[in-house]
Amino acid sequence: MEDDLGNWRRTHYSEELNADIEEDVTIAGWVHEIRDLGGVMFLIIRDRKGKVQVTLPEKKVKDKLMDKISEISKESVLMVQGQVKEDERAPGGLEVLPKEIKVLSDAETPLPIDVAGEVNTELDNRLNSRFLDLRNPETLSVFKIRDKTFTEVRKFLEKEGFIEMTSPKMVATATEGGTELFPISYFEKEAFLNQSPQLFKQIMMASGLDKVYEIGPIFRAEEHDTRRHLNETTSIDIEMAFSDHTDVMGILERLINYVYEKIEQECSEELKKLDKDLKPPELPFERIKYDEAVDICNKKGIEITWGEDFPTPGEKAIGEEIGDYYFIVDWPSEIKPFYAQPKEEKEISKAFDLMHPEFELSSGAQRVHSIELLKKRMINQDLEPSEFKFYLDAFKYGMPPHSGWGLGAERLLMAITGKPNIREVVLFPRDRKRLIP
RNA sequence: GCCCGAGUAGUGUAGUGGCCUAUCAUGUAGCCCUGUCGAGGCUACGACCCGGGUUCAAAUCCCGGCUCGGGCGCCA
Repeated sequence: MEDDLGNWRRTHYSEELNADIEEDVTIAGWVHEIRDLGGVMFLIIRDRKGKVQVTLPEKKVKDKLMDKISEISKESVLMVQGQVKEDERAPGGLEVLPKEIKVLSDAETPLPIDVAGEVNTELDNRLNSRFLDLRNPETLSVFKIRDKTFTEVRKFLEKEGFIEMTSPKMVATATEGGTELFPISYFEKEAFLNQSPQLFKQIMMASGLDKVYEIGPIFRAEEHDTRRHLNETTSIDIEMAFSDHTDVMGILERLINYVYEKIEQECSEELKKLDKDLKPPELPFERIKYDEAVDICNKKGIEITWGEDFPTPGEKAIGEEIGDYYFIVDWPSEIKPFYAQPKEEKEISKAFDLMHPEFELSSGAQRVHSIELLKKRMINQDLEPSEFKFYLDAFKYGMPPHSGWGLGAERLLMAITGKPNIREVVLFPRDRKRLIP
């Protein structure tokens, strides 16, 4: 029989309890462990912030309460009202002696995954029961860090004078190319899920907002099947007027450094649970030219001809050589999108990639702001300028030079948490095979 | 999409032709125990992905399917 919440409310999280609290407290959470020693019973109650022991000495607790609790199953939801008591025999030196307990929800047994984390459950099973997986303090740590990361990214960009914007996720055709799109039905029209906010944040550069950023979902219909790709992911995008690529590279490296510092300082408990030793990367990040990167690959036996993008083994080879975050600059124009500004030597562009030793994190560039050059580059890349009218119009009536980048939020979180699989840092990942839950 | 590998109790595993009536841990259920903290002790429960084939004999070998993992490609 499950109890009614009634007028009970949580007065304290586990972490907030201390021996100086004289009045009765009400704690709320899940039964993490049950240890029945016969004459005394211990319940470990877990909430978002930690765990606390509830001690039930048989002689001091009402029979009715004892009977009720002796039938409890792990992971059931409880509220406990009682006295906080200091006792060095209790884990953490504190325990709660209950006067009343409400069983708000009985948990079925057995559980589909091991929540306590003593037996490692495979990711696939964990994702099928993500709500239970989150009850594992290690998994929870990943998502507390994720939350903190987004908070700090926003703080940093706000401090730098950026304005948060939101672009549409449902679009007609005409995106910047380079990837497959998911088609959707939009009343009588065909539409797509947007691959990035690129075109929209550039349009805002003609609005006078000067510095904008967006954190939001992007969709790619590629049939990739790797540990570092998803079909729905989160991008952190900025666009900045009156700037060139070197300006936004500076913002990017300082942002990464700042987020690392903040996580290191304010998520030390979470990092410890993940067994991750986080060191902010030193500023400035190394900048290597595309040509140098090609040389490194060739030296290491990965053959690349000029004008090709780096294959996965190439990225790893360069990462091994550098050992920390680095930029690749001076990319051939032909392998960068139409909106990347060419340098005076036209075959080189003002585009850059930010690399982690194991994967790409971000790419950006100074953008083309001349409408004539834009049209020319579109045609070169087999795109039809007339389909981009909504975008090109923004370049007609005063468009300042501008630059920006897009940063893969999940890639950043992989780097911070040290998780080898991108699915670990997304609550409900969407990949080639998974659409549920 | 290509290549490689794997599917054994709820979870994680051992077992690679007969010693399998299938190992161990965890879990679940029950009993004992007044200070546990990965509690302990005793007892019980629970599994060979599906379909076909080879063989006297298949968890084990072969074929097909399904599912999962890794690498690559594509892509960020």
